[in-house]
Amino acid sequence: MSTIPRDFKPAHLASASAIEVPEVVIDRLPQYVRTLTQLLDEGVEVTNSQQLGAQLQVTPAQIRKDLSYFGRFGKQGRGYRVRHLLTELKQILGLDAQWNVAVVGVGRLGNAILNYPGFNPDGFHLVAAFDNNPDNVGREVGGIAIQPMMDLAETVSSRDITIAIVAVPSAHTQSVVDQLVDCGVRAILNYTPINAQVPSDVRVRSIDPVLALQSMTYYLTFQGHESNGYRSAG
Amino acid sequence: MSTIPRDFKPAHLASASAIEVPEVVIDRLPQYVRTLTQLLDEGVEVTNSQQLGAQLQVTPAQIRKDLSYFGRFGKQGRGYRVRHLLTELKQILGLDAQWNVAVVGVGRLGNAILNYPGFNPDGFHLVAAFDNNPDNVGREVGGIAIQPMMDLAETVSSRDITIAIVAVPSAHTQSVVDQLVDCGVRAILNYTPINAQVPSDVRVRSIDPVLALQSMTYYLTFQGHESNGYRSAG
DNA sequence: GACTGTGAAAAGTTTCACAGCT
DNA sequence: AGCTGTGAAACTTTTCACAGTC
Repeated sequence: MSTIPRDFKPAHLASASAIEVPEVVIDRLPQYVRTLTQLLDEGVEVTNSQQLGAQLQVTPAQIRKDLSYFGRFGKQGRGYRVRHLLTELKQILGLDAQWNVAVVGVGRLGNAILNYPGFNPDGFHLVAAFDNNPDNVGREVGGIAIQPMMDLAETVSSRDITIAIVAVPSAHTQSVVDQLVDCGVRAILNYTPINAQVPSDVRVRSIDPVLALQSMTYYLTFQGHESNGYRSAG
Repeated sequence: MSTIPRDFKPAHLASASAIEVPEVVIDRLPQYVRTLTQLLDEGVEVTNSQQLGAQLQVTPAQIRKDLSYFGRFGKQGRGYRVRHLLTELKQILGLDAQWNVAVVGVGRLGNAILNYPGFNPDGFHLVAAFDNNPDNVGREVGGIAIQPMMDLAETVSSRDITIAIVAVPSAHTQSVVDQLVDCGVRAILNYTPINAQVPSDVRVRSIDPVLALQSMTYYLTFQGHESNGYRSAG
């Protein structure tokens, strides 16, 4: 499931063996996918970097530059065919596949995640849930039976799980992440406020509302300053 | 509550009227705060950029450079006094104040947010909740009575609310954000997958697990490539 | 005429390396 | 001796501007 036949060929660089795409660019592609999906839903068939940029609050040049890392998807004088560009970007990101996801930790937060309807439409299938607490094991949440942590290795392998969502108490984060990595999980979405250490071939992204709030308060502190200034007392 | 007497004076630049601190730096400060808090809890009294960098997986030079935007907090040859640096950083970020926060949208997600115990210890007080649905209005969640949207302006003003968390259905995001901005809310934590437009003096941060997953799948797609490479078919 | 794709310039960010303080 | 604070260098990312194509 994680290996998909692919045939990317940026025409201008067809013989290079590996071109580095900046990580910031990869981080923006999902937003392009989302905007293109919205345009398609609205019946828009053709768009351009100007329009996409306006939607996403990004410069048109950046969109063109980002896309140029992967190929030439537009037509000069016309723009981009929405459906075509969307298909290409989804393929680049691996979103033409289904990804099986496990949730570890079924407390309040894990429960909310298992009931959240937003993952499936985007190709992420929550297929297993694990918890330590014997009171939870066996319960069914969002149509998934909670399993004991003991089953982790077996289930990750048999159900072809590549991605895990961690929603355990902070103190258990590193240990759970270690177990996931040992089982072969290669991407982790971490809902705990802990910086887990992983080998360099494993990806971690964190969902951390408190950090997000704490960086905004800086800008609220001196009222009336718009950009990030630093006012001296002098 | 959002105006706190302050007396920042980076000694080396005491007479400049506004020094721009890069936004990336501001985004890292809360992580420093978190790590310093952990060190303090462990009884560590003195640290240095080496140790902080190891914890945060950041270079020591970056930490020293980041801190240098705000002043000189360390002692050469010794390092940083944990408690002192923590106090300074919290003050810089405005975390020495209490921030009153409203939650808008009390569906499953809003419920989880209102019950999440992680905001309070960091000085973010959830003090009001709003919902459109008459079935919800009047219910109490996490000790807070849900109010109708009609009450928004009055309550934001009377309860000195500067920050809002938006957890409404996607279709309502922009309209809710507009209302919040009109009421004087200046920072918004957006849990919906919509790019809300706001005036430049209002801050928005998004919590978007699907985007996070979608950018990771890129790296899962070609197995065995560690950094972000782009494999050609040639 | 309109819009892409892209080298080159500009801007922003990180890292280096070392003077200077403790 | 050890570690900070910081200019300057190296590197990354964004923006510009225009040749080329539709």
